Amino acid sequence: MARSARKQEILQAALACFTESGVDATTIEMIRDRSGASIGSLYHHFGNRERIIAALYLEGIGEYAALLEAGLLDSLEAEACVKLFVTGYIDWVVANPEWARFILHNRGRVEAGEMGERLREFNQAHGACIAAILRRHREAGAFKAIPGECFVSVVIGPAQDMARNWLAGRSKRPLAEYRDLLAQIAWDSVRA
Amino acid sequence: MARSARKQEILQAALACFTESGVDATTIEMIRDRSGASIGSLYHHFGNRERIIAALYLEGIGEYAALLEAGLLDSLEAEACVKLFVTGYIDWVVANPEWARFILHNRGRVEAGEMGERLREFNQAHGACIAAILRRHREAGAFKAIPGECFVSVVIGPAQDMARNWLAGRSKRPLAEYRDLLAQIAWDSVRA
Amino acid sequence: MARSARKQEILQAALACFTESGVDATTIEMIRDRSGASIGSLYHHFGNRERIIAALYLEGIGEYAALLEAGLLDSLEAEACVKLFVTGYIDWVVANPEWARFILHNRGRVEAGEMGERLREFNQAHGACIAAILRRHREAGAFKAIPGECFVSVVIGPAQDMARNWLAGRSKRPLAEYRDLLAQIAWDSVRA
Amino acid sequence: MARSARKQEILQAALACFTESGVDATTIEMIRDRSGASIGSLYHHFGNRERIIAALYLEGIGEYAALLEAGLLDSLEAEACVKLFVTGYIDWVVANPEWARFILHNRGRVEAGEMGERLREFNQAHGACIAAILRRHREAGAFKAIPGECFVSVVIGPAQDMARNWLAGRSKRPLAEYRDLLAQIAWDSVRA
DNA sequence: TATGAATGAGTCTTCATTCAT
DNA sequence: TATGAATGAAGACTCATTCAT
Repeated sequence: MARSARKQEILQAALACFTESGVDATTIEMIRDRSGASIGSLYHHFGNRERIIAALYLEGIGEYAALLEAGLLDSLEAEACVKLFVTGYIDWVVANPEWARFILHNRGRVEAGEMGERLREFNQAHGACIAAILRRHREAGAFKAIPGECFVSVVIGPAQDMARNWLAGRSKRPLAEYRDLLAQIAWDSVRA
Repeated sequence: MARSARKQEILQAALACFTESGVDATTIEMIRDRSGASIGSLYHHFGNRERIIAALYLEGIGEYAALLEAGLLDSLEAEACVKLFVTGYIDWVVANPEWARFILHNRGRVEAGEMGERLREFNQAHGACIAAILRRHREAGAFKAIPGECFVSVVIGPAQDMARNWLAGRSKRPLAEYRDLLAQIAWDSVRA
Repeated sequence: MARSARKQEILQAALACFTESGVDATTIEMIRDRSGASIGSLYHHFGNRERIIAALYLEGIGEYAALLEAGLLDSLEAEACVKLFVTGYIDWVVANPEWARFILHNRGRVEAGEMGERLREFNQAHGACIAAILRRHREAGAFKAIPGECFVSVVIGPAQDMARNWLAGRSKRPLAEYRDLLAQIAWDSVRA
Repeated sequence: MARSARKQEILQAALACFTESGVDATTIEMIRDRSGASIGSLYHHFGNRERIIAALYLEGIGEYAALLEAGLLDSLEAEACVKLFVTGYIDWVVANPEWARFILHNRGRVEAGEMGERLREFNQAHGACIAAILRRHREAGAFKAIPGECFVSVVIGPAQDMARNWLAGRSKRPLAEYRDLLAQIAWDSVRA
């Protein structure tokens, strides 16, 4: 998805515009100016505005999910696994703050749009992958009794809230500073 | 703030429109149609679109903060206090889903707008009130060592993430069902 | 016309607004704020916006015409008479710059409006009065042969052009400085 | 400035609308209807309403100034030079009544707008060109002692006042009829 | 594939005016 | 006479999208 160099330039320009002005306030012309592509080119590659947003979103969560899944396969212990959810998340946010901000604020929009089905499919596949790994640990008695719907929220919730604050410039200190503490708290929250 | 009946009608209509169509997709005309007020009346009372959004946001968090502060004054124990953060939040979200959804998704917009300063002042005052109560318990040794910046995120993060999912229709079960479990987890996460 | 103190306050406030913002950019609300009168009061006294403009215009030229006619009756010589046209005009402009600016730029508007007929009647009466005086001097052979339509333009044109420049802030020096020179040139231009 | 055919069509349509309805009463839609261009095209070419007005003004005075300067270069005598100011002005007004009316009534508006600086630069350049020519004659003793600020007003003032009256439909006879008389009077007013 | 002029439906906002008190 | 909330027609302007080259 989005191989050509031109497409990537456009997506990066769009992300920069979204960061600077907000998604709704970003116009096609702003993306044109920043990417150097012509309006015709934008439409040739993406068809319409919404699809630029969706492509950016899907590429972002795809990259994040790939990173997470790659890490999870190797770490077999439950503790390392839970902590990786947190540290992996924080590391990715710190490394890709623009993308993280964009993804954190535009899930609903993409879900409601024409690519919503595609997004749901993706989340299902990714969720199934994660669930499979967790199930192993749960069945091995590594976790306390927590409904499946709650597990991820408990683990990632605090880190996500801090990430939101940090990305919005409301934090006094760098997010990375709390990385290990949040990982430890997450593990303490779910361990048996 | 916003006493007159007409103003309240407009705000309620705006909230309903925002819920139904999203804030950005809601036009002044939609709010007019739903509120029964004339366009002139909308502008007479609020001046412009952004101020309707800001007024709604400030009224929403004001009501929530008042409820929380009212509850906290009476509960003296650290455990009850922490659990109240979670249950109070969940109860309010369940009782005011439209308002909760709106507030959860529009903080950045209001912060960046002309009422941003007012919002920051409010958050500061509310934060100071909460901090004062927590300090008492912290100094009494009720909590484990957690940086101040993290405390609220750790306590409320999981509940907030679940609330987001529930409000977006992504949950299988009612949010209220997890109320006490999340409160217990929050308390376990911060207790000494 | 416009006796009551309130009416005068409104007219003065309107003139100040017109000076500051231009006639077209001045709103009823601006006049309300400046005059201290309520919107209802403005409409009670003047009926509508256009009539405020017309009342101001008519009062302005009325005052100027009265001054000029008063002066002309006493000065019997042709030279003094012609020079009075110029000096009287310049003196009035310097003494009433806001009014002068307003009158200089809004004749067409008032002529085209509902008070146009009244204005034309006024100009006719005033013109007839002036013409009567001039006729005496012309028949006495005081002037060179100049068509009636041109006479006033020749006498007043240079002063009016300079007044426009001065009122627009385009002059380096005070208008009054050229008062006598312009009067002399006017007399030289028309004397036999 | 404004080469493309579409741009010229829009400017001509705007001028016609301004003549017919007045600048302030002319809406973008009226210009659209008369020019045949779409609203989008109007904004594509000019950006906003004010810039249409300014473009028209600058083009108008540019054309007039070019004509005048072209004529002045050839006429070496002081008398011919002064008379050319008047006859050139009247000829241009008679040949371009719409443009003349527009320019006569909108200098202040353009000066106060975003193109004000550009206009001032133009006037300075044109004024310097005229001044250079006049200086030669003044130094040769062709003129009576008149301050520089007054010279142009004295020469052109009567013609301009008559042009205003004629353009407003207040004259009984064609302006051209007074062309030579006004030129002679102008020369008599400034000759040594 | 690339370009950018042209389109026009859709928004927000303004402001003169009315009218019940 | 005075008040000011309410009205809504009207206007400027934006911007996603199309299409001929």
